[in-house]
Amino acid sequence: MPELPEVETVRRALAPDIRGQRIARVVVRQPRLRWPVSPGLRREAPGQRVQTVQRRGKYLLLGLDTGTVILHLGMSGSLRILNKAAPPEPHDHLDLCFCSGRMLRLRDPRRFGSVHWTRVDPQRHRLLRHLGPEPLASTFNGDYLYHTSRGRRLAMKTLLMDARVVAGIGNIYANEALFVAGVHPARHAGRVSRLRCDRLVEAVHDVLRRAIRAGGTTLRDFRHPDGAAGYFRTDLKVYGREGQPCVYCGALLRRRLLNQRSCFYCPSCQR
DNA sequence: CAAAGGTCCTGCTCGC
DNA sequence: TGCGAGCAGGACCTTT
Repeated sequence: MPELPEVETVRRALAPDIRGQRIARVVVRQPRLRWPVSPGLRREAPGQRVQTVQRRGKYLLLGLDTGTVILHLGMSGSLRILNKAAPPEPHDHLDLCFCSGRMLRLRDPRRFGSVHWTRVDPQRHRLLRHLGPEPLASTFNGDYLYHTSRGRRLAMKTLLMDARVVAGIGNIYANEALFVAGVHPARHAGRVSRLRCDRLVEAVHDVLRRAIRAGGTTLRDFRHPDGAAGYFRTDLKVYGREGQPCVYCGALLRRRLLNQRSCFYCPSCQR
């Protein structure tokens, strides 16, 4: 579910509420997520304050005094702030309880998310170490995309969704950016021209920035930590719109599978 | 029933 | 034949 704009939305909503809060205890009801919840979290986090709330790709990083909590929401994860203790509902796997009585609660029905604790530089953690540039950083530019894609025969959409190439672009925003740039999702990455790499990067920037401004995309269950929905869904131009007319040319949008992922595009505008 | 927004890992294929 | 790189598919799990 949550791609970069959704995680950034969560980060912004969370930061003012938990920054400076001291952790009283960590409650783990279900340690078996995508990977086991780091046992060190329960032992070491209590007594520490949340110093920073950052994001790297789709990962949320809570910087404590002596280490970092690394959170990934997978496909169905969500975080809520509770002002006082409330009984957990099904799939509420983990709570960070603060001394103030407030708590941060992780729910994740599908359990594709994960929670890690590391005492060393989180950027060196095995899950973050190989991530490519942030898509909104200046290092992700047309020059970079052009050179990274040369000689590669995989679909451009698949390349855009490869976190080692660029971090945080998932299925929805890859589809949207390709449409805005007029690049066919199945086009071999190595056969996209320099000019079109420039356009594609610009489209990624544009789509992600607008999605963050709208508070992310709520398709079914994505929610802000206060329960609000994201509004980018109404701005989606191709995702989930097969059979509807292209907003540019009126041709009917199509859907197909590419590496097991749904792919939405305009057969006329995207080449 | 198939498919759903993620992504690590395994194993196949290809080219050198 | 052997090796590494690149790539596709499987796996994880629950809900609709």
